[in-house]
Amino acid sequence: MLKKTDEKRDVFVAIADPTRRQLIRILADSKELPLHELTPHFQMGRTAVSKHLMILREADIVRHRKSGRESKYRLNPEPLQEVKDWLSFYEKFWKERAAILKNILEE
Amino acid sequence: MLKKTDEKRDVFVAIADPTRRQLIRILADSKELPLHELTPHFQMGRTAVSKHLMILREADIVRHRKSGRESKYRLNPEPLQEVKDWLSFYEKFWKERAAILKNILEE
DNA sequence: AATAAAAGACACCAAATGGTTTCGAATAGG
DNA sequence: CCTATTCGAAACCATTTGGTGTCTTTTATT
Repeated sequence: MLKKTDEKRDVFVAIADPTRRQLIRILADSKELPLHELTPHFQMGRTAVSKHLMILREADIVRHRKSGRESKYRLNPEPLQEVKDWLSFYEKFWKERAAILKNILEE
Repeated sequence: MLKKTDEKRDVFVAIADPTRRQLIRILADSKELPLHELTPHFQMGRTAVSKHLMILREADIVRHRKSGRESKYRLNPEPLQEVKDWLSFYEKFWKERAAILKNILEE
């Protein structure tokens, strides 16, 4: 299921899954969390959450640090910039459309 | 493979595929294109491209119109706003980080 | 009227995805 | 030292995904 850790995972694919977006959200609210504190937020088992975290790590959206027997995860938001850059190209299109619609409504 | 056309497709899933992002890009550059003009941009066959367009339609990123024997597709960028909204929450995180890094470098 | 072009519908397939359970290794604590 | 906790790795499984080829229908063109 997983690529080798050193292989880069597509950021767009990484954020496509709702579980992974929720993981990103939870990690945004706290500096660092071990796996066993992340797991109870979800219905699925620990291993499944761990796999989602691995996919986020492959996209470098999440960083990893071992501390004793715990494995702590933290958010690294930078790769999301790529999505933002991609979107910025299309922003002008929907803004144009919104402007046109606004003009029509004002007439 | 496909959901019923009236079922809403997740925008994040729709943009996760590179072929679909390229379709979005091509359609951004032209008002409207029939399937047989979109197909030669890709290595895959017509049916595959058609399916990708269907997924984009289910996410309402692409609109569809039949004109004679042609089937014309055009971009509808509005749903991308949802991605932008999602990103905007995390923007402050990477900007903070960038600022911290900048300060360190300036010392 | 006959033919060619365009596209949708469908059956099919291999590979990827998202989950599970089981096992073993490392660490913490009584 | 023994036991419990935490986690990763691996095998496994069902479903989804991304592609193919074939067939039919509709529409243009000659």
